[in-house]
Amino acid sequence: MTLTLTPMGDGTPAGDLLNGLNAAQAEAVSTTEGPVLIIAGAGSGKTRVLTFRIAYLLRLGVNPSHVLALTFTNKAAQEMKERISHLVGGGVARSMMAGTFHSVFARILRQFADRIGYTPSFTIYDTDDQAAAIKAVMNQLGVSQQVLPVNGVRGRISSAKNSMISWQEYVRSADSIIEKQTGQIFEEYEKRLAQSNAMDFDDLLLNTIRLLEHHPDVLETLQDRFRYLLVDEYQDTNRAQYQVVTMLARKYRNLCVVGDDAQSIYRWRGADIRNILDFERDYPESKVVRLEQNYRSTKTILAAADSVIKRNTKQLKKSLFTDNIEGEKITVLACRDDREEADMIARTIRSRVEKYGYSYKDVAILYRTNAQSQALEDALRRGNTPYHIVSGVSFYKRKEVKDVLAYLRLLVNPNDTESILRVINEPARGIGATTLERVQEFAVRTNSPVFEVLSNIETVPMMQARTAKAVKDFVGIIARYQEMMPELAPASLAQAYIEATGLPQMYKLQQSEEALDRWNNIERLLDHIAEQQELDENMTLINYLEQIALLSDADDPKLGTERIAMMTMHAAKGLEFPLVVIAGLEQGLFPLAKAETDMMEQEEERRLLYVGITRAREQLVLSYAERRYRFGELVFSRPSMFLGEIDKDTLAPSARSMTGNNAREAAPRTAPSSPKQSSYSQVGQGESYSQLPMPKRYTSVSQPKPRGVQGPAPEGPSSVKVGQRVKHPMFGAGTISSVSGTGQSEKATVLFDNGQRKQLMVAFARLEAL
DNA sequence: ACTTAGTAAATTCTC
DNA sequence: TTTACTAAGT
Repeated sequence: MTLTLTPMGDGTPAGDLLNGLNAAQAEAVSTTEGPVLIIAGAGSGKTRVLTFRIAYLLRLGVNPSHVLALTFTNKAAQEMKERISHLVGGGVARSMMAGTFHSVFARILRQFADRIGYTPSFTIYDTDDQAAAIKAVMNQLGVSQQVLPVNGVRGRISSAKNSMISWQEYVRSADSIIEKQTGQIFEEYEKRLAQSNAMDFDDLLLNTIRLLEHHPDVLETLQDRFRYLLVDEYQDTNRAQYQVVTMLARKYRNLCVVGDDAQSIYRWRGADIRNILDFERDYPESKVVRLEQNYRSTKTILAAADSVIKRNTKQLKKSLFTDNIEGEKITVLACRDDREEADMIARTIRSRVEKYGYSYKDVAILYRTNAQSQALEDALRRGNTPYHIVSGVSFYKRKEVKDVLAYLRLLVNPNDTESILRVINEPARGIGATTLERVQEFAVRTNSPVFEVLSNIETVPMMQARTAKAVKDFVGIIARYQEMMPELAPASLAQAYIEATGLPQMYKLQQSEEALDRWNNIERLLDHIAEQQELDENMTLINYLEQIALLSDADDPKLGTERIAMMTMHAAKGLEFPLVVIAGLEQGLFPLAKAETDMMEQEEERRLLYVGITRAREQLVLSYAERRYRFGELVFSRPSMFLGEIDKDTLAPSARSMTGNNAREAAPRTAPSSPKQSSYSQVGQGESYSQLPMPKRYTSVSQPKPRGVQGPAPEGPSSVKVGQRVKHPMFGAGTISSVSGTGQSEKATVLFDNGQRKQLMVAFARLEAL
């Protein structure tokens, strides 16, 4: 792009960037100083505004290294940088910092690691590592996983961290037994991480806050460095992120946040919508810009989205409008079961591709839960229709890949305990559970890192000579390649080192199809390292591992190839497609069962649907099934209440393809939240969202929930009550002492007559009423 | 120490 | 249906 600066727009050298923007967009771009809140409705050109704003700053002469852009995914940051380099030239754009909160602050933490007691080569623990560490701590403390499920503990610790509660504070305010025990585990977990020179995801933010709070000089350095802050998807930031941003912006107050409260869909992982709602209070001098013109969708789609979201009570006021055409009506596919749904979706897509000249990359299928992808995949495969599931991390979740990554992590950070435990006996070296137990126990007692204990294995009591030798070999490999690290490039180092671990050979020798597959994956990973190194010759192993650790589903590079994209609605945030299909609009699935009674949850589900609908540019198809397989069992459900909320003028009277006897006319019994929409049976005459006789598992709003306790006759469901006598096929007779949760996740604590107490999932435990 | 067989539990979303 | 953990067997 040439820099011919025709003074237009506002007359500054950057003014021509404002041409072609509407008034609100231009204002958002050109208000460079002071705090700015941009409320960007779906499809209102937000990305354009953000990139133009940065380009504008740079054209005004702002040093690119003074700009920090925080995005929701790394891919978004990458794309933003590319677009900016088109506007201002690649050299300039390259030196600005852009990325997710986690990746940006990981980089900064490496720089200042020694200030907070870490080395720059610290390891980032993902959720699995986190769970492994917690499990180990629980073992060490003798807390049974039966009593306290690991994932629950992980969740509580993580949400504490998200709200910036330290283990000390957590312990202090703990009052239930569960919280007290969690507090204890929390403490040990933190110590274990510190000992391992490792941080979990939440720590990347927390430690940044600590760094800034305790080291004013660092704070000031960073404030001076990042004079212009931009935060995208501000509605989905959590409290810790808010804190970091607040601190960094304090000095220059050039903070621009972009968000849309209607698209806030991450409350469950700690996103705090107050961050955006209170922005004007936090920055009284701020300017608020509303982007309300939608350039993406047809009038029909926008109207449908609007009719849904307006049922929510809490939201900032704004009114989206569009000059786009009216467009096609929305199709609703009513299906008998999930298989039929998948087939109908596949057929519908194929016929529209034919009829309207779409190509497959113009199409996305969105769903609420990943489990739904299975049936859809089958149907697409049957029809030879190219598709792609957006879940970029799956490759990195494979056992062999994780093993290789763990080996590599050990190379840069031998103190990484979770990685040691993961691979020390992979391939089998004769170092078993008992040995590891002793080593860990010794490490805790002498307060030294596990790797150090292993390096001096002869000091550990009760060690057999043979095991000691095996341990020495293991330690030797790591030490040897660690020494070579300065001389070799990461790719060739990794190649030789992994070879030396014996892992690939193990799989190669097994010769089974599965083993060869695994061997292949290892080769692919090593190739990938080489590729990445090619792209950036300064890449270190640390960089590479960090990039992998912070990868998210939405970072998947395969989008945009000639295939249908399939993903959850969460993963679809920020994307758009000419034709969008949203599958599984059923009570209990979308909205999920637990959102049926909890209004906050319900509003979040509604926002999620809003996000889904507004991904569509031209055509939208919705579908639901009357029954579908879940856990290998057929369950019945009724159409989603949300279907009834969509303005019926936007829906097409579709030809119902349901066969046979289930074409009964029946209005759903879910109470519509607005009186003027008493039923949606008019959606196409003669068609119905028919209701099936006995919903077995999915709960509904209007009907008492039949639950899993089966009376002697399997068809006679009754609900569990405290005090009720029940019989379990394994544990015998007992009395229910407490009940928690609802629907699928309903749990009952049963005191069995033999003295055992068990917490059981009502839906799974085959309890019999006595 | 490692392998195998059997059983219990799980499915929402993620940096 | 699939996964993950435990217990028993070699």
